[in-house]
Amino acid sequence: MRMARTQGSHSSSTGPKIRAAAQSLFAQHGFAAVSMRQIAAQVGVQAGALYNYTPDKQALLFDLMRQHMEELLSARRAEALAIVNEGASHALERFARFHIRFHLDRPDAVFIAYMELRNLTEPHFEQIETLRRAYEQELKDILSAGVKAGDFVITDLGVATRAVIAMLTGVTTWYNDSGALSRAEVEDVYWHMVRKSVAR
Amino acid sequence: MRMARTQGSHSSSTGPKIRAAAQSLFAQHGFAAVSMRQIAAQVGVQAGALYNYTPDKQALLFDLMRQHMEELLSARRAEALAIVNEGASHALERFARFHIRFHLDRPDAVFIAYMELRNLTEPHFEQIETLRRAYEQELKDILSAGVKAGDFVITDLGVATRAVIAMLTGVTTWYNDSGALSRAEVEDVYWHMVRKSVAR
DNA sequence: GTTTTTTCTGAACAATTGTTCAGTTAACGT
DNA sequence: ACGTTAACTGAACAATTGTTCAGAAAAAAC
Repeated sequence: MRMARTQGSHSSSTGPKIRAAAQSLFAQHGFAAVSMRQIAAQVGVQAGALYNYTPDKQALLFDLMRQHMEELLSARRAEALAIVNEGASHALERFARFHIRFHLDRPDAVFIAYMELRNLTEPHFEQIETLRRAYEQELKDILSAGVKAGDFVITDLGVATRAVIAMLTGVTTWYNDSGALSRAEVEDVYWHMVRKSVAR
Repeated sequence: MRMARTQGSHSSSTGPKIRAAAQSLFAQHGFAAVSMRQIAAQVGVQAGALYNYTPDKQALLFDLMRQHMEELLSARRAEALAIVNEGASHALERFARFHIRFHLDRPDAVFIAYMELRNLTEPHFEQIETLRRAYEQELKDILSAGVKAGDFVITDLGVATRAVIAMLTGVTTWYNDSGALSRAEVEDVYWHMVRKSVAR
């Protein structure tokens, strides 16, 4: 007895399931170490069925990274636009807290975004890099305004921007929900350090 | 005509060549994406010959990471032991400058150490983690002493330790020798930010 | 109830993977 | 000069890889 379409299978649910499975597996084992058959198995489908939803494995990775970066950028801009004409210090605090919150909510997506850049073929890599630079620019603008207003003292604006982001993103490598500190406490600790690092 | 041992081939040079090729390729493409045949090709040898120098691919990765971490730890301790009874602020400056210098000198090894942890099988992973924690402890001790002496103000010692290391290590993701800043300048910029981040 | 369309299976494909090993050759010891 | 040993080749292995596709079955349309 041959089976082709199993009971209760729907395109509308399989698509997201594939992305979720790929995200989880890529984050755990890395893009190159995960096979299409592993992804299919986690979805409950044969490997061939995946190709109804993605042209190839590479596109699966690219879509995950692009979606993550666009979500990051638009979430940030939504928050930045809601507040206008606040001081540089408050703007920096908002950015720091936003960055930590956003990243702690998406450990898998963050992991992939930082670890699998080299597995992107052109022109995919360049597209992701553009989005990353745009996000970086958001922080750079805040720091620049703070320096101009005399609130911050910064030796090199580019280095400071990357240093702050690296420091904040580092939280994802150790934070655990069952640990000693709550997310709010972690936000506070990082914000205090960021504030001082660019202080006069 | 069959060839077995090609002219000028020596065990004493092939071993290091294999490690160098593996390090370079793992850093470029990732452990899982590199085949034993690619490594062999870069050495100028057939794939089977690699197994005179490593029991398997996993051991190749582990040896690279262990060597890197032990080098990091012993280099740090050599410098720390040379200086005794200096103030916490000077000790922190030494640590920051050492960390940047050491990491900028070994971009490939650093990349592998941070990206390929998940490809280590037990008990290899635990061994590398132990070394990483020991290095982290070096910084933690400095920060702790500075707090006790009243030089530093730190909300959470563990978080601050990881935050500083994350910030410093971030330099490897963007620094380029042909860029605008010299290594000495980069050291200065990072040191100023680290100093302020834990200041009163 | 019949046709059409969507969604999936299952098998197949050439290529590549890590690893082993018998045999071959160069270098070394004597 | 000769035998020994260390270093490497080249072929082979079973398993797995990404991807394709004809056919089957469920769902949707009529």
